[in-house]
Amino acid sequence: MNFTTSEENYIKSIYHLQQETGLVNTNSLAAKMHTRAASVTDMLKKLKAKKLLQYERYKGFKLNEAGNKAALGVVRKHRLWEYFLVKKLNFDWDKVHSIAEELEHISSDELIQRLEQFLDNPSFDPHGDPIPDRNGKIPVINQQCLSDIPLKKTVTVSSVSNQTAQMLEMLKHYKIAMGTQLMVLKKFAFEGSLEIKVLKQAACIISEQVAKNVFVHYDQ
Amino acid sequence: MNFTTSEENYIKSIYHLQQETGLVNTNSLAAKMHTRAASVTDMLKKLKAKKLLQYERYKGFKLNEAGNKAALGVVRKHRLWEYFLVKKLNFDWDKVHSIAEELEHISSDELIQRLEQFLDNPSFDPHGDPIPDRNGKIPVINQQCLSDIPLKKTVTVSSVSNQTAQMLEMLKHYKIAMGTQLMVLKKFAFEGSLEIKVLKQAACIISEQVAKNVFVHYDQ
DNA sequence: TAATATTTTTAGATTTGTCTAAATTTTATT
DNA sequence: AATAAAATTTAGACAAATCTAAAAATATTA
Repeated sequence: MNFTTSEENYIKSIYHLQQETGLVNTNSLAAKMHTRAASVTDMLKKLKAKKLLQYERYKGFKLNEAGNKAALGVVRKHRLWEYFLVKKLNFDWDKVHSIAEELEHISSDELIQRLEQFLDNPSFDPHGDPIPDRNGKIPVINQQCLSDIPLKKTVTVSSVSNQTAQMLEMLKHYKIAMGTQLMVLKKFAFEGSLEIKVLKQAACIISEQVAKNVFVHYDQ
Repeated sequence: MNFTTSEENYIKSIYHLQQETGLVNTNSLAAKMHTRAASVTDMLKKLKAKKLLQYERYKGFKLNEAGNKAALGVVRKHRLWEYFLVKKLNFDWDKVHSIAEELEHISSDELIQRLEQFLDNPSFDPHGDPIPDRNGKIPVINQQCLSDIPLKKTVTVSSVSNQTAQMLEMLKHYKIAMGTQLMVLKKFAFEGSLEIKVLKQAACIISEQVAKNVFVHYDQ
């Protein structure tokens, strides 16, 4: 089926919200989309009419099978374009989101297939988020929060949950990026900060807030 | 200034029409855009209000300085994306137009700057059409129609004016593409067909209609 | 030049996506 | 359980881009 840009944006936002909460409610979707609750209700009716949504008025809502498939298609396009922007056009990863928000609505399926191939079928975008394949299958990665990792185990950074410019600046300073290998040397009980050793760098200390937003997996 | 997708499409079409005719009229623009004359009139008023157009009702119209600048920006994006699609994603050149029609409306200037750099600053798109630079300057090429070229001069194919799938099929068969070197061996007065020799290929004969749509320049 | 044809514009409607304000339903609180 | 608060929906409006049908202006031709 074909969707308008607006429909795709709603579908994608519902998808992300229901990852966290299961059922989604009108106000939180309105907040996420920087619009008003009344506008959300209007769109919910359209999405229900297109059979993408389980929705009873006043009850909350979530995507059905078809809606999820549509959402994964948009997420896939978004993340492939982000990967392109960072890996081929050398954008900083905190600059690519808004551009990918536009590119994700380009409709050609063949374009995305070829783009994926051109990028060598990446599984994760520059923020470490998984890229669904053309069937909507999402690669899984056995990742844990850096703050939960035991001492002296070598791990690889696989994603960062806070993707703001401020966080990027911080991580850049520490020379931490996707794929960076590091080890936790010590945990300070006082305020939860961590001493870590990034491969080929001197040991340094990061705050608990930073550690809480960095996800890693064990090597091999 | 910022334009809607619809405004950009009108601006671009006016630009192309006035290349041929100077002043543009409502009906021809409506035909080009597959819309109705009344819709064109509506948009002309908007473009005039945005000071992009010289327009007096019932008199015909053309882009002014600002309008031309806007048009060249869209043409530039379209042709850079076409180049990307053909050269990086390996699309056939007759498949890229409609995708580039969407991509040309992505708004980021930095994206286009980086894309251009990534593509090594091409001057001509895969159809041989010139790509305006970021200031709207269009590279010129001293090209002539293949049917006007004297015998035994080596020339290089620089553009093709008929860009249909049928023409592509034809040219593929003859192994003619942008940049192909060839020579005219003989002209047949009977129906205007040409015997040509494509570099590294056996001599062959092409019809006058084909020759009329192929443009070339002398080497060096 | 008068009549006819063509082109262009206006008037008014429609669709999509949005909004505000008011009404309704659900949830929370005395 | 009654009332207050919060969440949600409805009603009605608006802007953008389009349309049809009719009117107005221009061009053609007999």
